[in-house]
Amino acid sequence: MEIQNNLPTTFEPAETENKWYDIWLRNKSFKPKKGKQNKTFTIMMPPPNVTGKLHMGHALDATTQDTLIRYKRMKGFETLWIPGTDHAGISTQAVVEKLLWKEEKKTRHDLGRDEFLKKVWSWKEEYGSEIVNQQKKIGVSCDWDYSTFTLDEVPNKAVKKFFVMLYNEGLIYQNDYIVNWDPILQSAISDAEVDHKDVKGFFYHVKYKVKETGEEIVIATTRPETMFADTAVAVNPEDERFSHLVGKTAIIPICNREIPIIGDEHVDIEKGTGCLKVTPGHDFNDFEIGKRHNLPIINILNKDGSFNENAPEITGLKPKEARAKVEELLGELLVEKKEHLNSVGHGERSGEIVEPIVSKQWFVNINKMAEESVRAVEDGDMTFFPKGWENTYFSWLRNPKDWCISRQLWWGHQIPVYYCDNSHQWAAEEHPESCPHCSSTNFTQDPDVLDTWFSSGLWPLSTLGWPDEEKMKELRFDDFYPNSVLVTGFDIIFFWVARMMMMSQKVTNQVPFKDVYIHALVRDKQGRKMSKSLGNGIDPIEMINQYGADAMRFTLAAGSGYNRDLNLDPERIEGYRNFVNKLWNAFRFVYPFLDKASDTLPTKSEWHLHDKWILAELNDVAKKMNDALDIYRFDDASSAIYQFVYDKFCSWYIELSKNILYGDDEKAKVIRATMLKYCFKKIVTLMHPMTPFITEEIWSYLSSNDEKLIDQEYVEFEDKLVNNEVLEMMNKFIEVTSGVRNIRASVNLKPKDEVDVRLFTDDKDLAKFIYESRHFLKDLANVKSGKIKSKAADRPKKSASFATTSTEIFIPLEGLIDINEQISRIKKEMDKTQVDFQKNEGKLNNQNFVQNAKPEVIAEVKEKADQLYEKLNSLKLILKSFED
RNA sequence: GGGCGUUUAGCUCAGCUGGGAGAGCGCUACCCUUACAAGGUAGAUGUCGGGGGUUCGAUCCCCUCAACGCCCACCA
Repeated sequence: MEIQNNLPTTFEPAETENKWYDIWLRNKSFKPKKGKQNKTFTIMMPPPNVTGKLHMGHALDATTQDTLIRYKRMKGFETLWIPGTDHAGISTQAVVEKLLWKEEKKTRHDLGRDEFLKKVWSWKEEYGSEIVNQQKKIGVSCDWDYSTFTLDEVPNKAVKKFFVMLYNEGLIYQNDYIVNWDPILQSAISDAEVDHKDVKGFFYHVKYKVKETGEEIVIATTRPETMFADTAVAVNPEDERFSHLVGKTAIIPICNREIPIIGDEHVDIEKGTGCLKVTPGHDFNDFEIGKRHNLPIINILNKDGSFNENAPEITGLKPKEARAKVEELLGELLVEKKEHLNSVGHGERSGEIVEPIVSKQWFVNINKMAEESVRAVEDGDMTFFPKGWENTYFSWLRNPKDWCISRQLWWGHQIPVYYCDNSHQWAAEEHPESCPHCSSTNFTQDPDVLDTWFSSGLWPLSTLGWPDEEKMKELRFDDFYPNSVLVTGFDIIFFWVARMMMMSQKVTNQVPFKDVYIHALVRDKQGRKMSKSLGNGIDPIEMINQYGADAMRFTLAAGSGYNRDLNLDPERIEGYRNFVNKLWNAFRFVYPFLDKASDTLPTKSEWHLHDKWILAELNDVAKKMNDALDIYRFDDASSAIYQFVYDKFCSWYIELSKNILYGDDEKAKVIRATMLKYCFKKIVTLMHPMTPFITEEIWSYLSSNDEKLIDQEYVEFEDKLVNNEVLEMMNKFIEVTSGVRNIRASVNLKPKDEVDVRLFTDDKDLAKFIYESRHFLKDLANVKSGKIKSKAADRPKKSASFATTSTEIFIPLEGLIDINEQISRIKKEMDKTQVDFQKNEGKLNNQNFVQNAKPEVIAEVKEKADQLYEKLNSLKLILKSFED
């Protein structure tokens, strides 16, 4: 039979992907539509930085969310996926500053704030959409009309509204506080933005003189250069060596300033020398000690990290040079210098050592909000998947520290606080006309901007229009808030998840999302984090170009469950590309028969056993996939459909269909073609959330109208399709077929060599089915002829043989086979079966087992033992047949 | 120092409330069989990190040891 088939032998992703993405957009398929569930399903996309380039983490983010969105859309939820981008204060400003320097040799200060911000905006307009275009390549089905930028008008209103609200409640306050100062960014950064790294340094012992007694005490420090900012020496009041000194005065060497000696519990008697120099201006612990003892604060650092005139001997020097200078100046007063591994804070963005500096900053008191957010998870208002991540969340929120929200940058939401020339201070949502206290029109706005996370924290609200009432109506805040699920990585549970919870709860008294699915961190195949410096990053766009978006998506989905790492090897993408191609070729097989197929299933009485079987298997996959996707087990869903397509549909159902489709029975052909078409529709429907492009492409050949797969209903589990008898029968048939193939392989028969088989079974239904399937056996195992007899019958002599639990298989091949080889093969099989059998039989003979185990377990073991016993007997008979 | 997690076939990993040790990739042999060589058929591979305990029964629960990873805090 000549087959008309003009489909390419391999699936070509590039064209198909672009084509369908455009069609979906044109058809407005990504817009929310009322469905049969009469419920909404909302996800907001974690907004990537405008400066960003799409990396594998984004790709995973996008894939898992898109899979969920497409799944829920097909399930009949009114689905909204909100995209957006983040202004990313620090990194965007840095990118533009760098560019400005490169092109014009100017700094932002040369331009001034307004001019500089104009530059950043125009940069954003030009390059900010690159990452969005990359997202589209992945196939994200979000509603682009909802797209929001964190510096848009609405988020800006949200930020101001929230700020003013907390300011007026006294929860936002300004304070001199010791903060992490990044000398490169020249801004304060929050604790969470500091990475601690071990740095080789030294432990110094330095002599200070006691003024009153003339004694010398030795203090221990890792940073001698900060001695110019010392405002006390502290000892533990319980320390017998030094307690008599409390209340006396110490003299700092070099600058000879006098400072008090105080007693403080913080000092560890065991550590160092027991004497501690207290530098409240440049050390977090010392700052606390200073507060307890009302010590003055001296700042000896400039904004760029160099020393200022408060440390005259080292003014202008950077810490490293300063330390060398101080060592020199100390001379003999430096009594010891030991190597020491020190954990030093580094700016997450700049990589530079951060300096603790006391400065005026804005803080949010989060105590109360944190409590509420802890409670929400404890009460199950919000649930983490996997559950373990709630520990990370709790550990941070149960020990809340005030959040430093001011940043000394220009690019961002400017703090809505104003100062008038009569030193009044107030916060306002709208730019004021005059001071509300004294009506002065001479006022300035605080120059600082807010931490990026301050606006990100309000994302669930601002993306739906809050606080602008008209916008909220237009964007349907009430329908889509709270979100259904947040999908993100564990690295931003503190930064983002916790803050969205606190801020959203504060505003709405509701959690911002019901579930949080924390996906894995993508690493390279050796488990290393992908990083620029290692050069081990895998570019998702490159992977898409090479293997197709579907293959990449399926790989990421198959690797995503409740794991915390996803080690990605491009070879795996290649493997799943092969799978996508397999599906394509399966479709190429079906394609020429589509014109025979009907769109309605034949009546049940006309179903072949194969049909009942594949529908039962299909039903089983539908259940597995629905169950898995409902709880974010993308890995289970992927592996279920993968196994079905390869091991059930392609290997058996299609193979078994050839005999019918290439045969003469026209009616049977129509039925089989119809069944194949039906199955294919279900398969591409099931797979669509993971691999949208190829499935939509195949659907276009299967659908009789212009409807798109993206809008179809998902496949649900149906009770009436469960059919265990048929499953059992087919499994036995498959076992027998494989048995024949196994024998063929064992005697090195070529595929072309036909065989004559003798089957012995007492299962009458099976015997009947195999008899009816004799033509199929010819196709599947090149069986030319055969006989089926009961086990009471005589076995043929000197045959290659094999036994399944139901059937003995003999292939008479006298003269062609190596008897000894056959005997050893059977013996090996016997040994294996014997071990298995004894394991089960042993249990049954164990009184304790029989008395204690659950009845269904006992029944299972018994059945297993019976089957193995039968197989064992069959194998014995086969062996005997060689001896005769 | 506190917390979390990991350790299962050469590699990457799955194994739900204890009752058959699995998948993918890789590997071996044979095959370009008319959907697919990005394929097919058959096959090999594991003291489930070590030790102890609970149990009729432990990859799964408990204790302990070891290795590795991550997070937080701190290190004068």
